[in-house]
Amino acid sequence: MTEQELQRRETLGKLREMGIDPYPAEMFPVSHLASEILENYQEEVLEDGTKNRLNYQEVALAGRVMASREAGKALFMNLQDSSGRIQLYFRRDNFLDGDEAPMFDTVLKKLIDLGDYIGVKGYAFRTKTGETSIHVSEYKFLSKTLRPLPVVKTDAEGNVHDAFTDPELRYRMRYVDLTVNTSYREIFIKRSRLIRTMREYLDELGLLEVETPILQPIHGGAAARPFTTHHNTLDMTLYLRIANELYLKRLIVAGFDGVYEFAKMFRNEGMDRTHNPEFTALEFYVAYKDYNWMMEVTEQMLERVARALNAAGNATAQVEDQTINFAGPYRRLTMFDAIKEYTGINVETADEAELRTYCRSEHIHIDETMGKAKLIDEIFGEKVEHHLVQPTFLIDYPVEMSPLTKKHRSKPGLVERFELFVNGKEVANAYSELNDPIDQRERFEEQLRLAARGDEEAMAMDEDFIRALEYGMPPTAGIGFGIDRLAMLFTGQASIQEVLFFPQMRPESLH
RNA sequence: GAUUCCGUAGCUCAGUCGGUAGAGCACUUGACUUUUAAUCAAGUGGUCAUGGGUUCGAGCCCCAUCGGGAUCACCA
Repeated sequence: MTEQELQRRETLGKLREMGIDPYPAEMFPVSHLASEILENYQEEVLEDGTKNRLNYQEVALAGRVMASREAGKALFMNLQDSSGRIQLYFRRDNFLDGDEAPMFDTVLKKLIDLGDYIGVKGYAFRTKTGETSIHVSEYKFLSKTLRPLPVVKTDAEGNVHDAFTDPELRYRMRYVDLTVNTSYREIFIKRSRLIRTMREYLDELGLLEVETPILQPIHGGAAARPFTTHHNTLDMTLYLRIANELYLKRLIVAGFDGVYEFAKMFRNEGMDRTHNPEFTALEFYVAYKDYNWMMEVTEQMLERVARALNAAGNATAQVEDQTINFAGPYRRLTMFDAIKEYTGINVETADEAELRTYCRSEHIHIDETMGKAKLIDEIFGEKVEHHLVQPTFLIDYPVEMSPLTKKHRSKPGLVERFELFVNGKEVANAYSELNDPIDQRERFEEQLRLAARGDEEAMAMDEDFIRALEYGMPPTAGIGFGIDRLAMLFTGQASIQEVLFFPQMRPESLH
Protein backbone atom coordinates (compact mmCIF):
# COMPACT_ATOMS: atom_id res chain seq x y z
CA MET A 1 0.00 0.00 0.00
CA THR A 2 1.21 3.50 -0.70
CA GLU A 3 1.79 6.11 1.95
CA GLN A 4 -1.37 7.97 1.00
CA GLU A 5 -3.49 4.82 1.15
CA LEU A 6 -2.14 4.05 4.63
CA GLN A 7 -2.92 7.59 5.74
CA ARG A 8 -6.50 7.24 4.54
CA ARG A 9 -6.94 4.00 6.45
CA GLU A 10 -5.67 5.83 9.53
CA THR A 11 -8.20 8.63 9.10
CA LEU A 12 -10.87 5.95 8.66
CA GLY A 13 -9.96 4.57 12.10
CA LYS A 14 -9.94 8.04 13.63
CA LEU A 15 -13.43 8.73 12.31
CA ARG A 16 -14.67 5.55 13.98
CA GLU A 17 -12.91 6.55 17.24
CA MET A 18 -14.88 9.79 17.18
CA GLY A 19 -18.12 7.86 16.79
CA ILE A 20 -18.53 8.77 13.11
CA ASP A 21 -19.55 5.89 10.83
CA PRO A 22 -17.47 6.23 7.64
CA TYR A 23 -20.05 4.18 5.72
CA PRO A 24 -23.45 5.02 7.23
CA ALA A 25 -26.48 3.04 6.12
CA GLU A 26 -29.23 5.62 6.32
CA MET A 27 -30.22 7.77 3.35
CA PHE A 28 -29.24 11.42 3.12
CA PRO A 29 -32.14 13.58 1.94
CA VAL A 30 -30.72 15.52 -1.03
CA SER A 31 -32.92 18.48 -1.99
CA HIS A 32 -30.99 20.10 -4.85
CA LEU A 33 -28.28 19.56 -7.42
CA ALA A 34 -25.31 21.89 -7.66
CA SER A 35 -26.05 23.03 -11.20
CA GLU A 36 -29.59 24.13 -10.35
CA ILE A 37 -28.37 26.46 -7.61
CA LEU A 38 -25.49 27.78 -9.71
CA GLU A 39 -27.88 28.64 -12.55
CA ASN A 40 -30.77 30.07 -10.60
CA TYR A 41 -29.52 31.61 -7.36
CA GLN A 42 -30.51 35.26 -7.01
CA GLU A 43 -29.82 38.03 -4.55
CA GLU A 44 -30.52 41.76 -4.51
CA VAL A 45 -28.44 44.62 -3.17
CA LEU A 46 -30.45 46.91 -0.86
CA GLU A 47 -30.06 50.70 -0.63
CA ASP A 48 -27.84 50.42 2.44
CA GLY A 49 -25.51 48.15 0.51
CA THR A 50 -26.44 44.92 2.26
CA LYS A 51 -27.52 41.92 0.25
CA ASN A 52 -30.81 40.13 0.38
CA ARG A 53 -30.67 36.46 -0.61
CA LEU A 54 -33.77 35.52 -2.55
CA ASN A 55 -33.80 31.72 -2.94
CA TYR A 56 -32.22 28.40 -1.99
CA GLN A 57 -32.03 29.35 1.69
CA GLU A 58 -32.63 25.80 2.90
CA VAL A 59 -30.84 23.23 0.78
CA ALA A 60 -29.25 19.81 1.20
CA LEU A 61 -26.64 18.57 -1.26
CA ALA A 62 -24.38 15.54 -1.39
CA GLY A 63 -21.34 14.53 -3.37
CA ARG A 64 -17.60 14.14 -3.40
CA VAL A 65 -15.15 16.65 -1.92
CA MET A 66 -12.92 17.50 -4.90
CA ALA A 67 -10.94 20.41 -3.43
CA SER A 68 -10.35 21.83 0.03
CA ARG A 69 -8.87 25.24 0.85
CA GLU A 70 -8.24 26.17 4.44
CA ALA A 71 -8.25 29.83 5.36
CA GLY A 72 -7.70 29.96 9.10
CA LYS A 73 -11.02 29.59 10.86
CA ALA A 74 -12.78 29.37 7.52
CA LEU A 75 -12.70 26.51 5.06
CA PHE A 76 -13.77 26.19 1.44
CA MET A 77 -14.46 22.95 -0.36
CA ASN A 78 -15.62 22.10 -3.87
CA LEU A 79 -18.44 19.56 -3.76
CA GLN A 80 -19.01 17.54 -6.93
CA ASP A 81 -22.37 15.90 -7.54
CA SER A 82 -23.76 14.39 -10.74
CA SER A 83 -24.61 17.83 -12.10
CA GLY A 84 -21.39 19.71 -11.42
CA ARG A 85 -19.36 21.39 -8.71
CA ILE A 86 -20.37 23.98 -6.16
CA GLN A 87 -18.28 25.66 -3.51
CA LEU A 88 -18.97 25.01 0.18
CA TYR A 89 -18.11 27.56 2.86
CA PHE A 90 -17.59 26.45 6.46
CA ARG A 91 -16.93 28.80 9.43
CA ARG A 92 -15.49 27.43 12.65
CA ASP A 93 -18.11 29.40 14.64
CA ASN A 94 -20.87 27.18 13.25
CA PHE A 95 -19.32 24.00 14.67
CA LEU A 96 -18.43 25.08 18.23
CA ASP A 97 -18.79 22.59 21.05
CA GLY A 98 -17.87 24.82 23.99
CA ASP A 99 -14.41 26.23 23.22
CA GLU A 100 -13.62 23.23 21.10
CA ALA A 101 -14.78 22.64 17.55
CA PRO A 102 -13.95 19.00 16.79
CA MET A 103 -16.25 18.81 13.80
CA PHE A 104 -14.26 21.68 12.29
CA ASP A 105 -10.69 21.38 13.61
CA THR A 106 -10.50 17.60 13.50
CA VAL A 107 -13.03 16.19 11.07
CA LEU A 108 -13.23 18.89 8.40
CA LYS A 109 -9.57 19.91 8.47
CA LYS A 110 -7.93 16.53 9.10
CA LEU A 111 -10.18 13.59 8.43
CA ILE A 112 -12.00 14.50 5.22
CA ASP A 113 -9.86 13.64 2.22
CA LEU A 114 -10.33 14.51 -1.43
CA GLY A 115 -12.82 12.08 -2.93
CA ASP A 116 -14.79 11.49 0.28
CA TYR A 117 -18.57 11.80 0.07
CA ILE A 118 -20.33 14.21 2.41
CA GLY A 119 -23.84 15.60 2.66
CA VAL A 120 -24.33 19.23 3.65
CA LYS A 121 -27.21 21.45 4.76
CA GLY A 122 -27.15 25.22 4.57
CA TYR A 123 -28.07 28.21 2.45
CA ALA A 124 -26.90 29.60 -0.86
CA PHE A 125 -25.01 32.90 -0.97
CA ARG A 126 -22.46 34.65 -3.09
CA THR A 127 -18.94 35.30 -1.82
CA LYS A 128 -17.27 38.66 -2.22
CA THR A 129 -15.37 37.28 -5.17
CA GLY A 130 -18.71 36.49 -6.77
CA GLU A 131 -18.79 32.72 -6.45
CA THR A 132 -22.18 31.20 -5.73
CA SER A 133 -21.61 28.94 -2.72
CA ILE A 134 -23.33 27.04 0.06
CA HIS A 135 -22.89 28.35 3.59
CA VAL A 136 -22.84 25.06 5.49
CA SER A 137 -24.56 24.88 8.86
CA GLU A 138 -24.25 21.12 9.30
CA TYR A 139 -22.73 18.26 7.42
CA LYS A 140 -22.73 14.46 7.50
CA PHE A 141 -19.95 12.10 6.53
CA LEU A 142 -21.32 9.72 3.86
CA SER A 143 -18.49 7.56 2.48
CA LYS A 144 -14.71 7.25 2.78
CA THR A 145 -12.40 7.07 -0.25
CA LEU A 146 -9.34 4.91 0.47
CA ARG A 147 -7.37 5.67 -2.69
CA PRO A 148 -6.25 9.14 -3.78
CA LEU A 149 -8.03 10.40 -6.89
CA PRO A 150 -5.99 12.12 -9.58
CA VAL A 151 -6.29 15.85 -8.93
CA VAL A 152 -7.23 17.57 -12.16
CA LYS A 153 -7.25 21.35 -11.90
CA THR A 154 -8.47 24.04 -14.24
CA ASP A 155 -7.02 27.52 -13.99
CA ALA A 156 -8.64 30.90 -14.60
CA GLU A 157 -7.80 30.75 -18.31
CA GLY A 158 -9.48 27.35 -18.59
CA ASN A 159 -6.21 25.43 -18.95
CA VAL A 160 -6.39 21.93 -17.50
CA HIS A 161 -3.47 20.89 -15.33
CA ASP A 162 -2.41 17.34 -14.53
CA ALA A 163 -5.23 15.88 -16.62
CA PHE A 164 -5.82 12.18 -16.13
CA THR A 165 -5.04 11.14 -19.68
CA ASP A 166 -3.38 7.71 -19.82
CA PRO A 167 -5.82 5.73 -22.03
CA GLU A 168 -4.99 2.46 -20.34
CA LEU A 169 -5.82 3.81 -16.88
CA ARG A 170 -8.86 5.69 -18.15
CA TYR A 171 -10.43 2.59 -19.75
CA ARG A 172 -9.48 0.16 -17.00
CA MET A 173 -10.75 2.48 -14.28
CA ARG A 174 -13.65 4.21 -15.99
CA TYR A 175 -15.03 5.06 -12.53
CA VAL A 176 -11.95 7.23 -11.94
CA ASP A 177 -11.98 8.63 -15.47
CA LEU A 178 -15.57 9.80 -15.30
CA THR A 179 -15.13 11.15 -11.76
CA VAL A 180 -12.23 13.42 -12.61
CA ASN A 181 -12.83 13.95 -16.35
CA THR A 182 -16.50 14.79 -16.03
CA SER A 183 -16.76 16.13 -19.58
CA TYR A 184 -16.56 12.56 -20.89
CA ARG A 185 -19.89 11.85 -19.19
CA GLU A 186 -21.49 13.88 -21.98
CA ILE A 187 -20.44 11.24 -24.53
CA PHE A 188 -22.38 8.56 -22.69
CA ILE A 189 -25.36 10.79 -22.04
CA LYS A 190 -25.48 11.48 -25.78
CA ARG A 191 -25.15 7.78 -26.56
CA SER A 192 -28.13 7.10 -24.32
CA ARG A 193 -30.14 9.89 -25.98
CA LEU A 194 -29.20 8.50 -29.42
CA ILE A 195 -30.69 5.12 -28.56
CA ARG A 196 -33.73 6.66 -26.89
CA THR A 197 -34.45 8.86 -29.92
CA MET A 198 -34.22 5.91 -32.28
CA ARG A 199 -36.48 3.84 -30.02
CA GLU A 200 -39.06 6.62 -29.89
CA TYR A 201 -39.05 6.88 -33.67
CA LEU A 202 -39.49 3.13 -34.15
CA ASP A 203 -42.26 3.01 -31.56
CA GLU A 204 -44.05 5.80 -33.43
CA LEU A 205 -43.74 3.72 -36.60
CA GLY A 206 -45.61 1.01 -34.73
CA LEU A 207 -42.78 -1.51 -34.55
CA LEU A 208 -42.51 -4.01 -31.72
CA GLU A 209 -39.33 -4.14 -29.62
CA VAL A 210 -38.25 -7.76 -29.26
CA GLU A 211 -35.44 -9.88 -27.88
CA THR A 212 -33.89 -12.80 -29.72
CA PRO A 213 -31.30 -15.40 -28.69
CA ILE A 214 -27.70 -14.44 -28.06
CA LEU A 215 -26.68 -18.09 -27.76
CA GLN A 216 -27.29 -19.63 -31.16
CA PRO A 217 -26.68 -23.16 -32.43
CA ILE A 218 -26.01 -21.81 -35.96
CA HIS A 219 -24.24 -18.48 -36.42
CA GLY A 220 -26.07 -16.84 -39.28
CA GLY A 221 -27.01 -13.49 -40.72
CA ALA A 222 -23.55 -12.05 -41.31
CA ALA A 223 -20.08 -12.92 -42.51
CA ALA A 224 -17.81 -13.07 -39.47
CA ARG A 225 -15.97 -15.47 -37.19
CA PRO A 226 -17.98 -16.26 -34.05
CA PHE A 227 -17.13 -16.84 -30.40
CA THR A 228 -17.80 -20.42 -29.41
CA THR A 229 -19.12 -21.68 -26.11
CA HIS A 230 -20.52 -24.89 -24.71
CA HIS A 231 -23.78 -25.73 -22.99
CA ASN A 232 -23.21 -28.43 -20.37
CA THR A 233 -26.71 -29.84 -19.96
CA LEU A 234 -27.38 -30.05 -23.68
CA ASP A 235 -23.73 -30.99 -24.28
CA MET A 236 -23.59 -28.91 -27.42
CA THR A 237 -21.63 -26.11 -29.01
CA LEU A 238 -23.32 -22.73 -29.03
CA TYR A 239 -22.17 -19.55 -30.71
CA LEU A 240 -22.52 -15.99 -29.45
CA ARG A 241 -24.54 -14.26 -32.10
CA ILE A 242 -22.76 -12.42 -34.91
CA ALA A 243 -26.19 -11.15 -36.04
CA ASN A 244 -29.85 -11.47 -35.15
CA GLU A 245 -31.21 -11.03 -38.68
CA LEU A 246 -32.53 -14.53 -39.25
CA TYR A 247 -34.43 -14.54 -35.96
CA LEU A 248 -36.02 -11.17 -36.63
CA LYS A 249 -37.18 -12.35 -40.07
CA ARG A 250 -38.74 -15.44 -38.44
CA LEU A 251 -40.81 -12.97 -36.41
CA ILE A 252 -41.99 -11.30 -39.61
CA VAL A 253 -43.03 -14.77 -40.80
CA ALA A 254 -44.84 -15.09 -37.47
CA GLY A 255 -47.07 -12.19 -38.40
CA PHE A 256 -45.61 -9.12 -36.74
CA ASP A 257 -45.67 -6.21 -39.20
CA GLY A 258 -42.47 -4.73 -37.82
CA VAL A 259 -39.90 -5.70 -35.20
CA TYR A 260 -36.73 -4.11 -33.88
CA GLU A 261 -33.97 -5.04 -31.46
CA PHE A 262 -31.03 -3.15 -29.98
CA ALA A 263 -28.66 -6.06 -29.84
CA LYS A 264 -25.14 -6.74 -28.63
CA MET A 265 -23.24 -8.63 -31.36
CA PHE A 266 -20.05 -10.62 -30.85
CA ARG A 267 -17.38 -11.10 -33.49
CA ASN A 268 -14.13 -12.92 -32.90
CA GLU A 269 -11.95 -10.69 -35.02
CA GLY A 270 -9.37 -7.97 -34.79
CA MET A 271 -9.63 -4.97 -32.51
CA ASP A 272 -8.75 -1.44 -33.50
CA ARG A 273 -10.11 2.01 -33.03
CA THR A 274 -13.36 1.17 -34.85
CA HIS A 275 -13.81 -2.46 -33.71
CA ASN A 276 -14.56 -3.97 -30.32
CA PRO A 277 -15.27 -7.72 -29.95
CA GLU A 278 -18.76 -6.90 -28.68
CA PHE A 279 -20.68 -4.04 -30.20
CA THR A 280 -24.24 -2.80 -30.46
CA ALA A 281 -26.47 -2.91 -33.51
CA LEU A 282 -30.00 -1.77 -34.12
CA GLU A 283 -31.79 -3.99 -36.60
CA PHE A 284 -35.36 -3.57 -37.74
CA TYR A 285 -37.60 -5.28 -40.29
CA VAL A 286 -40.88 -4.02 -41.69
CA ALA A 287 -43.35 -6.07 -43.74
CA TYR A 288 -44.69 -4.92 -47.14
CA LYS A 289 -41.86 -2.37 -47.57
CA ASP A 290 -38.80 -2.28 -49.81
CA TYR A 291 -35.36 -0.71 -49.70
CA ASN A 292 -36.55 2.54 -51.25
CA TRP A 293 -38.93 3.02 -48.34
CA MET A 294 -36.14 2.13 -45.96
CA MET A 295 -33.93 4.91 -47.35
CA GLU A 296 -36.61 7.48 -46.57
CA VAL A 297 -37.09 6.10 -43.05
CA THR A 298 -33.34 6.20 -42.49
CA GLU A 299 -33.19 9.84 -43.53
CA GLN A 300 -36.04 10.77 -41.20
CA MET A 301 -34.68 8.84 -38.26
CA LEU A 302 -31.10 10.14 -38.51
CA GLU A 303 -32.28 13.71 -39.01
CA ARG A 304 -34.30 13.41 -35.83
CA VAL A 305 -31.35 11.88 -33.96
CA ALA A 306 -29.02 14.61 -35.18
CA ARG A 307 -31.38 17.34 -33.99
CA ALA A 308 -31.83 15.61 -30.63
CA LEU A 309 -28.07 15.45 -30.06
CA ASN A 310 -27.14 18.86 -31.45
CA ALA A 311 -27.09 21.56 -28.78
CA ALA A 312 -28.62 24.08 -31.18
CA GLY A 313 -31.15 21.62 -32.56
CA ASN A 314 -29.52 21.59 -35.99
CA ALA A 315 -29.39 18.41 -38.05
CA THR A 316 -25.61 18.50 -38.16
CA ALA A 317 -22.72 16.77 -36.42
CA GLN A 318 -19.14 17.98 -36.19
CA VAL A 319 -16.41 15.41 -36.84
CA GLU A 320 -13.00 17.00 -36.65
CA ASP A 321 -13.08 19.74 -39.31
CA GLN A 322 -16.09 18.28 -41.16
CA THR A 323 -19.65 19.41 -40.63
CA ILE A 324 -21.97 16.57 -41.55
CA ASN A 325 -25.55 17.38 -42.47
CA PHE A 326 -28.10 14.70 -41.65
CA ALA A 327 -31.10 16.48 -43.15
CA GLY A 328 -32.44 14.37 -46.01
CA PRO A 329 -32.63 13.49 -48.78
CA TYR A 330 -29.20 11.89 -48.97
CA ARG A 331 -27.31 11.34 -52.16
CA ARG A 332 -28.06 7.96 -53.80
CA LEU A 333 -25.30 6.42 -55.81
CA THR A 334 -25.14 2.97 -57.35
CA MET A 335 -22.05 0.91 -56.56
CA PHE A 336 -21.11 0.93 -60.27
CA ASP A 337 -21.63 4.69 -60.72
CA ALA A 338 -19.59 5.37 -57.58
CA ILE A 339 -16.64 3.42 -58.96
CA LYS A 340 -17.00 5.07 -62.36
CA GLU A 341 -17.03 8.51 -60.72
CA TYR A 342 -13.93 8.02 -58.59
CA THR A 343 -11.84 5.72 -60.84
CA GLY A 344 -13.22 6.06 -64.36
CA ILE A 345 -13.67 2.31 -64.61
CA ASN A 346 -16.89 0.86 -65.98
CA VAL A 347 -17.14 -2.30 -63.89
CA GLU A 348 -20.32 -3.30 -65.67
CA THR A 349 -18.47 -3.90 -68.93
CA ALA A 350 -15.02 -4.69 -67.57
CA ASP A 351 -14.13 -8.35 -67.15
CA GLU A 352 -12.34 -9.93 -64.22
CA ALA A 353 -8.90 -9.75 -65.87
CA GLU A 354 -9.23 -6.01 -66.50
CA LEU A 355 -10.19 -5.42 -62.86
CA ARG A 356 -7.20 -7.47 -61.72
CA THR A 357 -4.87 -5.42 -63.88
CA TYR A 358 -6.32 -2.22 -62.47
CA CYS A 359 -5.94 -3.43 -58.87
CA ARG A 360 -2.32 -4.34 -59.42
CA SER A 361 -1.55 -0.98 -61.02
CA GLU A 362 -3.12 0.79 -58.03
CA HIS A 363 -1.43 -1.50 -55.49
CA ILE A 364 -4.76 -2.75 -54.18
CA HIS A 365 -4.26 -5.92 -52.18
CA ILE A 366 -5.96 -8.86 -53.94
CA ASP A 367 -5.50 -12.61 -54.24
CA GLU A 368 -6.33 -15.31 -56.78
CA THR A 369 -9.46 -16.57 -54.98
CA MET A 370 -11.28 -13.29 -55.47
CA GLY A 371 -14.05 -13.22 -58.04
CA LYS A 372 -15.32 -10.16 -59.90
CA ALA A 373 -17.71 -9.15 -57.12
CA LYS A 374 -14.97 -9.28 -54.50
CA LEU A 375 -12.63 -7.26 -56.75
CA ILE A 376 -15.33 -4.60 -57.14
CA ASP A 377 -15.71 -4.52 -53.37
CA GLU A 378 -11.94 -4.05 -52.92
CA ILE A 379 -11.80 -1.24 -55.46
CA PHE A 380 -14.72 0.46 -53.74
CA GLY A 381 -13.06 0.16 -50.34
CA GLU A 382 -9.76 1.59 -51.54
CA LYS A 383 -10.86 4.24 -54.02
CA VAL A 384 -14.38 5.38 -53.13
CA GLU A 385 -15.35 4.78 -49.54
CA HIS A 386 -13.28 7.53 -47.92
CA HIS A 387 -14.79 10.14 -50.27
CA LEU A 388 -18.30 9.57 -48.94
CA VAL A 389 -18.25 12.11 -46.11
CA GLN A 390 -21.79 13.50 -46.29
CA PRO A 391 -24.48 10.83 -45.79
CA THR A 392 -24.64 8.78 -48.99
CA PHE A 393 -26.69 5.72 -49.88
CA LEU A 394 -24.63 3.32 -51.92
CA ILE A 395 -27.14 1.10 -53.71
CA ASP A 396 -27.46 -2.04 -55.87
CA TYR A 397 -24.71 -4.51 -55.04
CA PRO A 398 -23.57 -7.63 -56.92
CA VAL A 399 -25.59 -10.65 -55.86
CA GLU A 400 -22.53 -12.71 -54.84
CA MET A 401 -21.82 -10.46 -51.83
CA SER A 402 -25.38 -10.51 -50.47
CA PRO A 403 -26.78 -13.98 -49.75
CA LEU A 404 -29.84 -12.73 -47.84
CA THR A 405 -30.92 -10.02 -50.26
CA LYS A 406 -33.67 -10.05 -52.86
CA LYS A 407 -32.58 -9.88 -56.50
CA HIS A 408 -33.00 -6.48 -58.11
CA ARG A 409 -36.40 -5.92 -59.71
CA SER A 410 -34.85 -4.72 -63.00
CA LYS A 411 -31.05 -5.06 -62.93
CA PRO A 412 -29.81 -8.61 -63.55
CA GLY A 413 -26.91 -9.73 -61.37
CA LEU A 414 -27.60 -7.12 -58.72
CA VAL A 415 -29.55 -7.09 -55.47
CA GLU A 416 -31.74 -4.47 -53.81
CA ARG A 417 -29.31 -3.47 -51.12
CA PHE A 418 -27.94 -0.21 -49.80
CA GLU A 419 -25.29 0.76 -47.35
CA LEU A 420 -25.22 4.19 -45.76
CA PHE A 421 -21.82 5.84 -45.62
CA VAL A 422 -21.04 8.82 -43.41
CA ASN A 423 -17.61 10.34 -42.83
CA GLY A 424 -16.13 7.68 -45.10
CA LYS A 425 -17.42 4.78 -43.01
CA GLU A 426 -20.33 2.40 -43.25
CA VAL A 427 -22.98 3.02 -40.61
CA ALA A 428 -25.94 1.02 -41.93
CA ASN A 429 -26.66 -1.93 -44.21
CA ALA A 430 -30.13 -2.59 -45.58
CA TYR A 431 -32.05 -4.50 -48.20
CA SER A 432 -35.26 -5.72 -49.63
CA GLU A 433 -35.20 -9.04 -47.83
CA LEU A 434 -34.94 -12.25 -49.79
CA ASN A 435 -38.22 -14.10 -49.12
CA ASP A 436 -38.07 -16.68 -51.93
CA PRO A 437 -37.19 -19.91 -50.05
CA ILE A 438 -35.91 -21.68 -53.16
CA ASP A 439 -33.60 -18.79 -54.05
CA GLN A 440 -32.53 -18.58 -50.40
CA ARG A 441 -31.58 -22.26 -50.38
CA GLU A 442 -29.45 -21.77 -53.50
CA ARG A 443 -27.71 -18.78 -51.90
CA PHE A 444 -26.90 -20.84 -48.80
CA GLU A 445 -25.57 -23.62 -50.99
CA GLU A 446 -23.30 -21.14 -52.72
CA GLN A 447 -22.06 -20.10 -49.25
CA LEU A 448 -21.35 -23.75 -48.44
CA ARG A 449 -19.22 -23.96 -51.59
CA LEU A 450 -17.27 -20.89 -50.41
CA ALA A 451 -16.81 -22.46 -46.99
CA ALA A 452 -15.52 -25.65 -48.59
CA ARG A 453 -12.91 -23.53 -50.41
CA GLY A 454 -11.74 -22.20 -47.05
CA ASP A 455 -13.80 -19.04 -46.54
CA GLU A 456 -14.08 -18.93 -42.73
CA GLU A 457 -16.74 -16.27 -42.87
CA ALA A 458 -19.15 -17.96 -45.24
CA MET A 459 -22.63 -18.45 -43.82
CA ALA A 460 -23.86 -21.80 -42.64
CA MET A 461 -27.02 -23.43 -44.00
CA ASP A 462 -29.95 -22.73 -41.70
CA GLU A 463 -32.63 -25.31 -42.50
CA ASP A 464 -35.09 -23.94 -39.97
CA PHE A 465 -34.82 -20.48 -41.50
CA ILE A 466 -35.55 -21.96 -44.94
CA ARG A 467 -38.51 -23.80 -43.46
CA ALA A 468 -39.79 -20.52 -42.03
CA LEU A 469 -39.55 -18.89 -45.47
CA GLU A 470 -41.39 -21.86 -46.98
CA TYR A 471 -44.28 -21.04 -44.67
CA GLY A 472 -44.28 -17.64 -46.34
CA MET A 473 -42.71 -14.27 -45.48
CA PRO A 474 -44.28 -11.08 -46.83
CA PRO A 475 -42.08 -8.74 -48.86
CA THR A 476 -39.99 -7.03 -46.19
CA ALA A 477 -37.40 -4.30 -45.84
CA GLY A 478 -34.70 -4.64 -43.19
CA ILE A 479 -31.77 -2.63 -41.92
CA GLY A 480 -28.94 -2.79 -39.40
CA PHE A 481 -27.21 0.21 -37.86
CA GLY A 482 -23.89 0.24 -36.06
CA ILE A 483 -24.80 2.09 -32.90
CA ASP A 484 -21.22 2.54 -31.74
CA ARG A 485 -20.26 4.08 -35.09
CA LEU A 486 -23.22 6.44 -34.88
CA ALA A 487 -22.27 7.34 -31.32
CA MET A 488 -18.74 8.13 -32.54
CA LEU A 489 -20.14 10.36 -35.29
CA PHE A 490 -22.52 12.28 -33.05
CA THR A 491 -19.96 12.78 -30.28
CA GLY A 492 -17.01 13.53 -32.56
CA GLN A 493 -14.91 10.64 -31.22
CA ALA A 494 -12.27 8.89 -33.36
CA SER A 495 -12.05 5.75 -31.20
CA ILE A 496 -14.79 3.24 -30.39
CA GLN A 497 -13.22 2.90 -26.94
CA GLU A 498 -14.35 6.42 -26.15
CA VAL A 499 -18.03 5.56 -26.68
CA LEU A 500 -17.95 2.29 -24.71
CA PHE A 501 -17.92 2.42 -20.92
CA PHE A 502 -15.76 -0.69 -20.69
CA PRO A 503 -13.87 -1.42 -23.92
CA GLN A 504 -12.27 -4.84 -24.13
CA MET A 505 -8.76 -4.91 -22.62
CA ARG A 506 -6.18 -7.55 -21.93
CA PRO A 507 -6.30 -8.65 -18.29
CA GLU A 508 -4.43 -6.50 -15.84
CA SER A 509 -2.32 -8.10 -13.14
CA LEU A 510 -3.72 -6.91 -9.80
CA HIS A 511 -2.01 -8.33 -6.73
C1' G B 1 -1.46 -11.57 -36.17
C1' A B 2 2.66 -7.79 -38.29
C1' U B 3 5.34 -3.13 -37.75
C1' U B 4 6.43 0.89 -34.64
C1' C B 5 6.44 4.12 -30.33
C1' C B 6 5.72 4.21 -25.13
C1' G B 7 5.91 2.34 -19.58
C1' U B 8 10.12 6.88 -13.88
C1' A B 9 6.20 9.20 -7.00
C1' G B 10 -1.18 8.83 -6.19
C1' C B 11 -1.61 12.30 -11.17
C1' U B 12 1.13 15.03 -15.18
C1' C B 13 6.04 14.85 -16.65
C1' A B 14 11.84 15.99 -16.65
C1' G B 15 16.13 12.89 -16.26
C1' U B 16 22.48 15.52 -20.21
C1' C B 17 27.97 11.35 -22.19
C1' G B 18 26.27 5.10 -18.58
C1' G B 19 28.48 7.82 -12.57
C1' U B 20 24.20 9.51 -5.42
C1' A B 21 16.39 9.58 -8.35
C1' G B 22 14.07 15.18 -9.93
C1' A B 23 9.83 19.07 -10.54
C1' G B 24 4.65 20.76 -10.14
C1' C B 25 0.17 19.12 -8.09
C1' A B 26 -1.47 15.60 -4.31
C1' C B 27 0.01 13.99 0.84
C1' U B 28 2.04 15.32 6.22
C1' U B 29 3.02 19.41 10.02
C1' G B 30 2.32 24.65 11.04
C1' A B 31 0.10 29.98 9.87
C1' C B 32 -4.26 32.49 8.02
C1' U B 33 -12.54 33.71 9.51
C1' U B 34 -14.85 35.16 1.80
C1' U B 35 -10.65 31.44 -0.58
C1' U B 36 -10.89 29.42 -5.54
C1' A B 37 -4.84 26.13 -9.98
C1' A B 38 -5.67 29.84 -2.62
C1' U B 39 -1.05 31.61 -0.47
C1' C B 40 3.34 31.15 2.84
C1' A B 41 7.02 27.88 5.68
C1' A B 42 9.01 23.03 6.61
C1' G B 43 8.71 17.79 5.36
C1' U B 44 7.28 12.61 3.56
C1' G B 45 6.80 9.64 -0.64
C1' G B 46 10.54 5.41 -5.79
C1' U B 47 11.01 -2.84 -6.99
C1' C B 48 12.58 3.59 -12.77
C1' A B 49 6.62 -2.32 -16.02
C1' U B 50 8.92 -7.55 -15.25
C1' G B 51 13.12 -10.97 -15.98
C1' G B 52 17.86 -11.68 -17.91
C1' G B 53 22.56 -9.70 -20.17
C1' U B 54 26.84 -6.16 -21.08
C1' U B 55 29.72 -3.04 -17.67
C1' C B 56 33.86 -1.35 -12.13
C1' G B 57 28.93 0.94 -12.39
C1' A B 58 22.38 0.67 -15.97
C1' G B 59 16.28 4.74 -15.44
C1' C B 60 19.68 5.25 -19.83
C1' C B 61 22.92 0.13 -23.89
C1' C B 62 21.31 -5.26 -25.59
C1' C B 63 17.63 -9.54 -25.40
C1' A B 64 13.02 -11.58 -23.85
C1' U B 65 8.24 -11.08 -21.55
C1' C B 66 3.82 -8.22 -19.87
C1' G B 67 0.62 -3.98 -20.67
C1' G B 68 -0.93 0.34 -23.63
C1' G B 69 -1.10 3.77 -28.05
C1' A B 70 -0.63 4.33 -33.40
C1' U B 71 -0.41 2.12 -38.33
C1' C B 72 -1.46 -2.30 -41.28
C1' A B 73 -4.25 -7.01 -42.07
C1' C B 74 -9.47 -8.96 -40.95
C1' C B 75 -14.13 -6.74 -39.99
C1' A B 76 -19.15 -3.39 -38.57
